[in-house]
Parts: sequence; C-alpha cells; structure tokens
Amino acid sequence: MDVAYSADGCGAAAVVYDLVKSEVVEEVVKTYPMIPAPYVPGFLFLREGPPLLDVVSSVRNRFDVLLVDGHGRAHPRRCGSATILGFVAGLPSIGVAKSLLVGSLQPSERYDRIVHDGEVVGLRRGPAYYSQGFGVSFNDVVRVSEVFGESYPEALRRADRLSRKALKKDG
DNA sequence: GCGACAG
DNA sequence: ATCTTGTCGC
Repeated sequence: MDVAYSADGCGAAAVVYDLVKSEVVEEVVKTYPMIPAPYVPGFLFLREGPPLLDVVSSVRNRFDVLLVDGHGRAHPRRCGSATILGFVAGLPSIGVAKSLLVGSLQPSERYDRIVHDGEVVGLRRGPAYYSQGFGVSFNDVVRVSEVFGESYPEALRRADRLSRKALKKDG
C-alpha cells in the first residue's frame, strides 16, 4: 500500500501480490479531494492513515500480510504508521521504508539489524528497511524480507506507480 | 541549545 | 512526498 499527493488531494493504492506465482492478483486505487494532515516525523499515520484505511477496506481478495510504506516498530515510540494501520484494520502488517527514522545499522549475516535504544527494532535488506507492524513476529519479518532479497518489493513499487498515476488522471 | 527527522 | 531539465547508461 502507498499514498501519493498533489496540491489539492491525494490518492491511495493497494496491490495484492502472489509471491508464489509472482503475479498481481488485484489492484485497488482511489483518489480523495481532501487536503491530508501535514507531515510530521513520528506521526505519519495522521497523514496517510485515513486514505490507506479506506482503500484497504475495498480490497476483495484475501491476503496474508499488509506491506505498508513506512515504519512499524522502528519508530521513536515503537508504533509507526504500519503498526497503527494493522491494528485499526485488524490485519497483520509489516512496515517497509526506504530510509531510517530512528536507530542505526548493525551488520549481521544476511541483513543489517536496526538497533534503537539498545533493542533490535527491525532490519535492512537491500534497499528496504523492514520492521514489525501488527500481528507479526520479528522472525516473520525476517522470512518476508528474505523473499524480496536485495530488491524492493514489487507490490509496493506498483502501489507507488498506481497511486501517482491515479492523481494525474482523476484529480 | 543543536541537530535529526518514515512520507 | 513533490517540484523539475538535462543527462548517464543499458
């Protein structure tokens, strides 16, 4: 899932992806004529939460886990947008960010650990930073990240393109 | 007080 | 995130 913005509104997209067949199962995208809350580090959910919750409610197919653009546990208060989205929607979630919000990297075997205040709050693998959202264990995050290896999750790349394209056409 | 800061 | 021309590389 991802959100794109324009001066007068925003667009959210959800892409259901089959990792076994490596193919898109469903794509949902919606635009909203609303001005999102301003971006404040540590409070991303206030900005992207509303549109994401709406678009995820429109997904028809069943899925195992939600991949949210942003952090989960790798957050100042261990509660990023991925964590809240999963909790509110009542769905398992994992945060997948493109840069660090808090913590530092500690080299490990197959990935780098994200350490903050003395605890492992996530991991970096390839170009992405993964951390627990809601309803998943750290090992779940490790296993999911291994699926993507050194590349960025295709479903998220699609969601990014979709939400952006929807803004141009519609709003 | 100063710097850092997901999207 | 978004604003933007040319430019590097396959």
